[in-house]
Amino acid sequence: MSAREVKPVAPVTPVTERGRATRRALLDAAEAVFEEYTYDRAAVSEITRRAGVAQGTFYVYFPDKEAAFVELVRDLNHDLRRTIAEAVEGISDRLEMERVGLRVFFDYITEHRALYKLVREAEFVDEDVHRWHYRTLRSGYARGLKAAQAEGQIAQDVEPEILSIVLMGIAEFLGAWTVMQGRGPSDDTFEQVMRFIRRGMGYCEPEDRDD
Amino acid sequence: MSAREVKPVAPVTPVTERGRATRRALLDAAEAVFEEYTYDRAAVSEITRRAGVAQGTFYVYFPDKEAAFVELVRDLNHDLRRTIAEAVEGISDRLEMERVGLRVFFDYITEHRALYKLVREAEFVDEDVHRWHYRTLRSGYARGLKAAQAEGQIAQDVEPEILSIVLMGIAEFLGAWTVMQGRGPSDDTFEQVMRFIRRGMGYCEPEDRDD
DNA sequence: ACTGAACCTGAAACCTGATTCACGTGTCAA
DNA sequence: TTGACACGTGAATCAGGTTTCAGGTTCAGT
Repeated sequence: MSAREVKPVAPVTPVTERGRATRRALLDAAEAVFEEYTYDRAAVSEITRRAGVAQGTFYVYFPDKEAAFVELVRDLNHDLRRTIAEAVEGISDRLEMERVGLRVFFDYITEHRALYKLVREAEFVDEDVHRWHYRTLRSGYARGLKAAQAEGQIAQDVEPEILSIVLMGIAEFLGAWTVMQGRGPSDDTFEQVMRFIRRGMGYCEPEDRDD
Repeated sequence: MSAREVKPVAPVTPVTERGRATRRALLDAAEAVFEEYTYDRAAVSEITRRAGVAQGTFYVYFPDKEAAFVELVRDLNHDLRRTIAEAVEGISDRLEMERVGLRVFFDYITEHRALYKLVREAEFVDEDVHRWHYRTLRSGYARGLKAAQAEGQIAQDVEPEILSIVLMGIAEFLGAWTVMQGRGPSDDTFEQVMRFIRRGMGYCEPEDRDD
């Protein structure tokens, strides 16, 4: 590599059990603090206080405050995608897949409501990770929709890329809206939304398909 | 007046033409600076520099930085609602109304892309104004949808409150997504989305209605 | 020209918080 | 016991920022 700066590799990756525990404590504390305050108002000193370590220790494991924030978002992304993928595993009917996927998504953000706020805030902290989050979610989504179209399960007059944006928009907004109030969407609300989605996708009942 | 402090009324509302011009210059500068930086990283000193006044002048017209931010969001909200309302004025067919409303919305946020970012950031600056923004947009939207349902123009199996959330979710997300790239949605993308919405709403052609 | 209300000024008081760094401490294998 | 490495410390540094305030300036009206 030339004179060009090499992104200083993720600071010290702990080698011992003790180090891993400290890093973990720091990350957990950071999660709590970032949830409670906004990024700019979250103090590193508060994070280290809760983790029970000295301020300097934070910089042993993270190059700066932003790095910890970004790592939390990336972790959330992986966790969310894994959770949905597992729940949807084995389902072949697209509508059922949407139903389960949406339900799990709502449960997830209701459960981690504060954490999910970080994803939205990422737009103002680190645009790259914000874009990355939605890009990764969407690409998997679009892939599944494309397959469903190929099988004639849903209408083909809307490209999977666009369909995925529309469906994510519904999920995100409804999720943010209902979580903002107290709980996530009620079963009744959920059913109504599914009705809209079913029609919008042009879902075709199994017995009516000819593939 | 007693010893009890009186919330210093909305700082001086300019009385003279000169004062109004200064306040205007400050607000315009604030808009530019908030767009360029994030709320916390936007400096009042930079705002006053661009407005061509001394730092202290800012506090003659605004109690603090947040007040200017909130005012910009409120102004945007009014402007957006007015713009859409005018464009939709006189249209009686609900699908056409959705089409025009959506188009105008996209044009608006494409035109004011940076400004619209403030609305999203409001979630982390002043939650009240953030909620207020979406609440006002949604209540008008739901009212219109309810009327359309009463006329049998669209399906009635999804409550207008929920329908409005779903539709706003689509608009917001698609808008954010496409504006994030370069331009707003292409005509082709727009048509595909309208196809989804048309089906999802359960739009009923005029000749098939029986009200 | 004079006056008072409305405006404006910008230096300074006051805060806050991220990040650094020279120096301990814990642990374990030799 | 000791050397060496990984880990941990927290006071000090540094770089801002917001907001205040005591005192000018402008200008319409008299």
